[in-house]
Amino acid sequence: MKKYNHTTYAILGILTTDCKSGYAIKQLIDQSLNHFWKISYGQIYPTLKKIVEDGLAEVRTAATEGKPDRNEYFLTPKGIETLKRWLEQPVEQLPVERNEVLLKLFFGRYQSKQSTTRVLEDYKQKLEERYQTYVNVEQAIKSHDANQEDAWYWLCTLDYGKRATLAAIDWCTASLETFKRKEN
Amino acid sequence: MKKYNHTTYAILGILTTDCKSGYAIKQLIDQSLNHFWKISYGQIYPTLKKIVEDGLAEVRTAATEGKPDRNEYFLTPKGIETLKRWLEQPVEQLPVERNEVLLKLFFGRYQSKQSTTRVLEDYKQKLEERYQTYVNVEQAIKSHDANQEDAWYWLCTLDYGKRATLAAIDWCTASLETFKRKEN
DNA sequence: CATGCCATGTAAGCGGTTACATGATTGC
DNA sequence: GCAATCATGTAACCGCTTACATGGCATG
Repeated sequence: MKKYNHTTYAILGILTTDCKSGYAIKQLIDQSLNHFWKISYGQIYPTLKKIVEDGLAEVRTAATEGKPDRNEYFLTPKGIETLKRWLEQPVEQLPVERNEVLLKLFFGRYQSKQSTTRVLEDYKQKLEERYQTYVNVEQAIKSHDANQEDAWYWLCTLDYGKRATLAAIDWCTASLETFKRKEN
Repeated sequence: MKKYNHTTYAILGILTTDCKSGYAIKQLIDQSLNHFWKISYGQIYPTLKKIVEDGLAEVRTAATEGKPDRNEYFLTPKGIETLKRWLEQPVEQLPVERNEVLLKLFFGRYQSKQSTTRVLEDYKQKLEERYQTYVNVEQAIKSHDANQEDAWYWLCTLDYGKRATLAAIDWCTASLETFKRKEN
């Protein structure tokens, strides 16, 4: 069985939904997965091409009224099999997420206290903004989402984002506090 | 002022410490920054070359007894200035950290419950192992570190790792719980 | 004399972004 | 006629990993 990159599996996964074209895939990711995934057209179209070449999906050109034609992709049994195999497989190893702020803090020894404080406070503020957008999205889903089944998965991934962001905010608060106390 | 990538700034930062060679830089990152940064020789040596070309550092070949010669790099005033400017600058925007588990969960709608549960449990276990290594490192630092100043920064970045990991573990627990309840 | 650590480097290739090119349709 | 949205695609480039190549020195 051939191995593919995460982007390919993400696209295969999306092709199980109503989103069948490159443009629609981009929209779905930007709107629904944007807090833990992103993608560019420069990846999407070549990947779709490859998916068809490998017999994981088939293209059909759909003519819609009032809009340009779109190429719609449909998973083949082989494509579904490939996706399923990946879904069942546990994650190999936890990735190291690079953190620019931690890096700056680490070298902050050789920098002024105000400067380090400013960077941390700015980071905290950005995290708080992100948290707020998560809360807003959550409210929007909870209040008007018809599809209960979809809503659960949505809220679950959103919950991850909220928890992770909150933990980072708490860390900022605590670090700023002890950093202030620390005499230089 | 020219812009550099994060790797370049990371190396400039390390060159302010006692680590002055490519090999030593790799060691420091693997040992001390491994929970939020990583690097390969394939980046280090070409980047060091570029750093010298741009006048941010100078090389001197140091002969040590009992070991092969090593090229040691020393920051120039221009290099120090470049580093400082970066350190002062707040992070532009929070990166989207791609999460394979969330992706799998999101497409889990079309997968068996056992399969999704297994992936989540495996993820949780890996997170717990990571947490434990953080705790162990923390203990090691607290018990025998002579340099108080260094220890604070060390523990601070480690604290971030602990909080982030713990938040992810909690999310796993909660998700597994509600997922179990959820009838299909 | 083999293993392991110290040390430096390069080349191929992957994954991804950005910028660009093209063009249809809709609504102001 | 112009802007916005829908829609597909490519080329250049960046960042990074992996695999490979080379060789000194030390120890058992």
